[in-house]
Amino acid sequence: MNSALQTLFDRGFIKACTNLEGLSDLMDKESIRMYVGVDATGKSLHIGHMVPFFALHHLQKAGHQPIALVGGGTTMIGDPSGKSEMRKMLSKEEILSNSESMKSQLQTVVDFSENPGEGKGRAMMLNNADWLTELNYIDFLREIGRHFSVNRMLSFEAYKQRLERGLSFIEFNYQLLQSYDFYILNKEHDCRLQVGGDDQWGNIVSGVELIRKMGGPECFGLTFNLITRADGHKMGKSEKGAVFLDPELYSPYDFYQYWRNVNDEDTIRFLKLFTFLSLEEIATYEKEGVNINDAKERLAYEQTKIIHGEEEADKARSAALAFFGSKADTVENREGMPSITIAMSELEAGIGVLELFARTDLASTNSEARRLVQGGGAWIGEQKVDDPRALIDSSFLDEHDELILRSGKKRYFRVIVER
RNA sequence: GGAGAGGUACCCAAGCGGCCAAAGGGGGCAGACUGUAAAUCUGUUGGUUAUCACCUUCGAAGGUUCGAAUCCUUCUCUCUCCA
Repeated sequence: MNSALQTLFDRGFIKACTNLEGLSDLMDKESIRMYVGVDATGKSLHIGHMVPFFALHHLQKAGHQPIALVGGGTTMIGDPSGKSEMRKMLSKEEILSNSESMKSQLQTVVDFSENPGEGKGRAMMLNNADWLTELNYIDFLREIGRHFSVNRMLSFEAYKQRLERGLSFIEFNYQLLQSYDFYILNKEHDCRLQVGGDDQWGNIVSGVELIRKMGGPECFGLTFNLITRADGHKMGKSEKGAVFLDPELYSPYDFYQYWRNVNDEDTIRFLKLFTFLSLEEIATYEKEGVNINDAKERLAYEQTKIIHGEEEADKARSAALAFFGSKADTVENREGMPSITIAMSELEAGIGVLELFARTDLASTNSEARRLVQGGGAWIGEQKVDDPRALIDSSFLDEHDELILRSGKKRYFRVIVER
């Protein structure tokens, strides 16, 4: 087995391959190009999108050359795979701006620099809008469309489900376009491998077949396990919605907390998938008698460091340890926490608890804040506030002249007072 | 184009003239138990309000009625069958 592939197996990525031996042999022989596609459906990627890119990271390190394909063109269609309903269509402008912001996020895991360093393959980023938007419908049907059997497409699991609920023609075309992408990448860039989540299996196989029918070389498809959580919740979803990589949408502190709170059963698996720690090092966390919480802290730290950088990871960890751990609760350690700033004069005049909580992320409306307060889950520092009429003034300030609001036992929010 | 079935809160889904801010489930939040875990149990879950109360919501717009998520009209979208 090719060592790069073996790494992916050992880390728990791989689900299926079109021709494992063939791929392994090819990768032993030469540095290959492979690609992953992402749709530009949102402003930010979330953590669930990242699995294939983490895999690309390992392959790049082994000398292979990743292509990240932003689906500027395919996003206009919408992939029906794994979805029960048609996706709303986005404007071209939205898609363009989305794909721009995704580029920077992918750089955290795949190295797109001109000179990635010894042994690493050179990566590139492409956008399929470049070739899809100028397609001529008749030509496309004659050259590409004729290779697709509707009978066969309908037998794919991805479409079967949608046949129950309805599937529009535009979505039915998605597979052709994704296959065409692979064909173009093979022709123009000698790309031999497409990787993706297991829900992409049908689309990937179609691409491999299309290239063969068009007279190209043998190409390969490799899919990864869809990441699930032990409790059955969807990966990358949290109480606040998707765990986005954009710090504006999901703060690095909350991001850290998300990983800090994964299930026991998921911890080792996630360390393998979502960090670059060596397997030997990860194995030390599996030993008898090791506190699982140490592993979770490591997971949270490493993952935050990869996505948001070392500085943010340090801040998030310090803040977490200041409240949950033994680390001293100093102003410096609070830096990573989500916060708002209010004027001293306002605080001296007194602010209603409800309003104060509603201004933080802990509650979005006064009513929600009221429920929290009446339910006994609202705290300021170590003081529980259970009267919705309570006025918060400067007497609540802690030794650092700040307010630390808390919802329940583990959601903290920092209020900085400006003089 | 014809016939039928539908669009209910974050999601699924009941309700089919007043007792409906709307059953039930899921999800979320909080409490208990813990390990900043899971599972479990309890409470809560449109907005403004200390409370009474008021405001907005059942695809959209009009109408009937003392009163409409519920009845009527038009529009719109989805699905199924037929052409």
